[in-house]
Amino acid sequence: MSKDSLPGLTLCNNAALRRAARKLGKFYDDVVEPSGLKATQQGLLYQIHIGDEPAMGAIATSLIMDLSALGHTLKPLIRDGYVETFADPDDRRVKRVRLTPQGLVKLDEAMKLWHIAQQRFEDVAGKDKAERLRAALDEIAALDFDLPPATP
Amino acid sequence: MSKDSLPGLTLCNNAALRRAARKLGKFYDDVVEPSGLKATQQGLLYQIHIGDEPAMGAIATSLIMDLSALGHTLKPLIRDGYVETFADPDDRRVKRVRLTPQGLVKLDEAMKLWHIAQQRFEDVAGKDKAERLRAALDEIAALDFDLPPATP
DNA sequence: TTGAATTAGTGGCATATGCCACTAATTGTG
DNA sequence: CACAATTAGTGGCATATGCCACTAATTCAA
Repeated sequence: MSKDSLPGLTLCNNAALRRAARKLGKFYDDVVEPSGLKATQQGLLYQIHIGDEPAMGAIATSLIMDLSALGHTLKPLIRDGYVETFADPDDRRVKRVRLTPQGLVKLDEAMKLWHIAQQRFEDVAGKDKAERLRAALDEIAALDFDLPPATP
Repeated sequence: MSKDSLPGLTLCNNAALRRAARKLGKFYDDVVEPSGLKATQQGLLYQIHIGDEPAMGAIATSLIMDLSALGHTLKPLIRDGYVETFADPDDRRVKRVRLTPQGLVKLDEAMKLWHIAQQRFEDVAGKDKAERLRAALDEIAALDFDLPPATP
């Protein structure tokens, strides 16, 4: 047996979440790697794909990520020709995003690999457990931590 | 109501995990911010603190993070004088890590804030739910995704 | 209509993480 | 003992994310 300090038992919710994210992230990354995409990129392409030429702000909101972070993350995908953007004709502040034809092909390729990772995860962790986990994570994502402003 | 595309329902375990991590990370970061540390840094200082002058490799293993990533993450903390390293006298390949006196003070300060975040999270999410969540996350962190090498 | 306030993105800077190639120190072995 | 194999870190490069200041486009109000 290895000397893994403590058997697990992380007390901090945030630390436990990040730790698990590193672990699972590496697993999905490894499986999706043959496509040349990181799991995050595959996820982002997918998000763009299921949206109707979504605006950047809409994507950022869905993914609960900073708008500028989304912009940065998009860059390599644009550089590699998988994604393109265009100004919304009705509101030129808004920039919409869509997959290029190559992006669609690449997404298909990556999704096949993603299915493998997803399937294997559910085999190892258990399908119900995975489902409950996702539900719990979605709940967290939906929580409102704001202190009630003393109801004026 | 806002136009939040789908009500949640993330299908990818990894994507759901990252999304929740962004959300919770921002919350902990915001609460811990007055200390000048990010929640990840507070967590790292804590990990170092509870260890007995842990070697970098040991910390990386505990946190399930890449050794080089740990090295990078440590740099700002060393630069700011919260952490120092020294070669293990018995094996000079090994670099051990410990808090400086200022690091200890800073950790105390950050832990007070962390408690607030932790408490508030558990108030909002529910104590049992939080506990079950951490357990589930620790389980994920402990999973073994390797395909059995055909037992030679 | 015009100027203030708001909204959507960008670019720069900083941390978080991972991979790879490379170096130093140890260990194992003939 | 000398050399191959292994182990622990480092440094460079790339993506992931967030904050802030700033610009452009819109909306709102006097």
